[in-house]
Amino acid sequence: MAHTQHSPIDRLMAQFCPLSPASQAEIAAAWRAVEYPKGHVLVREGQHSDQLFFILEGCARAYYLKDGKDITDWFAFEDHFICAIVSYFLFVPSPHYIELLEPTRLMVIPRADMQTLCDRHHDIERLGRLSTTQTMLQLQRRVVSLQFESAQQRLENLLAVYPHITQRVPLHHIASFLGMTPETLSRVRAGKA
Amino acid sequence: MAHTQHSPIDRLMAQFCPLSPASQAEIAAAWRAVEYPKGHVLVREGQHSDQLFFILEGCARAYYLKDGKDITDWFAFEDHFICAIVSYFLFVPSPHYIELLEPTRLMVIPRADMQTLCDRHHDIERLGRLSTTQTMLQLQRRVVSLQFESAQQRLENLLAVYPHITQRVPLHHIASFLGMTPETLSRVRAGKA
DNA sequence: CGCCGAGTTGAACTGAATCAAGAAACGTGG
DNA sequence: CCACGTTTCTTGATTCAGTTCAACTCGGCG
Repeated sequence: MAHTQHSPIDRLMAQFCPLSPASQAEIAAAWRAVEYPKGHVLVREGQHSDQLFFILEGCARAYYLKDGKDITDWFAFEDHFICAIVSYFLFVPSPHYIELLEPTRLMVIPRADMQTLCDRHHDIERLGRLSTTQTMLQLQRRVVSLQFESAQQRLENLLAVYPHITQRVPLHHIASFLGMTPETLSRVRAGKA
Repeated sequence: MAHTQHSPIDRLMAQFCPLSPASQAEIAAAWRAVEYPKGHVLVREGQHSDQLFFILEGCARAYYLKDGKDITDWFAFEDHFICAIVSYFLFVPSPHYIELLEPTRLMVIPRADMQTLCDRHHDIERLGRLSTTQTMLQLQRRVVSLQFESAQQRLENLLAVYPHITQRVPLHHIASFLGMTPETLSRVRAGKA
């Protein structure tokens, strides 16, 4: 396995920025490890979710229902955070579900504890800023993609960033993430665009 | 005028979070006020832009050229930051132009100075985190809108957040921001959707 | 086996883009 | 203050990318 030689904290720092020993210790004490099977639902629509998840192994997706249709809004893989973004940051009921797409090991920390860590340690606040920046940039790229690119271009963009995503995630989830129907994704993949 | 009674620093803190007197003083010393006429170009495609702008009065848009077409990627109004997002955060040449849509007064600070302020003051780092979070949430809403909403719904969403935008910004810029042609926007507005 | 969800394929339909004129608003210089 | 050119916005006709609806295939698994 790729990640077993480093601790969760090391992997967090490798992704974002170094942390003082004190900060490392407090994070280690504040979050807890959990593990769930494929298909487990971390968050449901309507819940107030104040949990922030960091994925160690496995993957998850955030989705919502629009007119009964399941629309994937976000994928998260190893070494990345995921949360019910609207509920976590705006303190309102979540429009999103979060579901595991593989058996997954994660670290979980409640928002209030994360807030306390940010208050107490400048370097943790920085880590929060940098991870938020990373997400912001990913969203910006997606906006550009959805604004005026063809279905084919959107797929190519995604595959450039996640070449193996089709091996880990069912195609109909990828389709809605890309703002197209499963039928269109199938045709684009077949090259009959 | 709406904002003349408060200092730029007060308006920054009102938008995001309070700052210590020391932080306030250092920000005040680090940024500088500038003023430009309508149509002035702050950033051009291909430039390395490391400037962060905070708008006091007026508005700006970020746009890029795709196959020769002008596509608006972002609007910014009073009390908000704008920068050439890709260049500023990833240290690469900017794909974006930034242009003023009205005579505009702004504060400008170079990235390196902002970084120094973030290093020296925990509360400024926090302000950075919070403003980035705000932008991230706006982008997330736009993704949802572009993913599976009709041209009509996208316009309604925008007008819900910026009811007066049509009085300040030419419609063809709003159209490309919403991922549609000016003709479609015109028809949607006329209710002949 | 036989079911069931995932993916593909086909045919018909549709929302929005494109192409092409015009009309209205704007601002600049005389 | 008006004339003129430019930009902005609208309207109409046509085209097209992608959706919808429906049928069919395939692989996994009870």
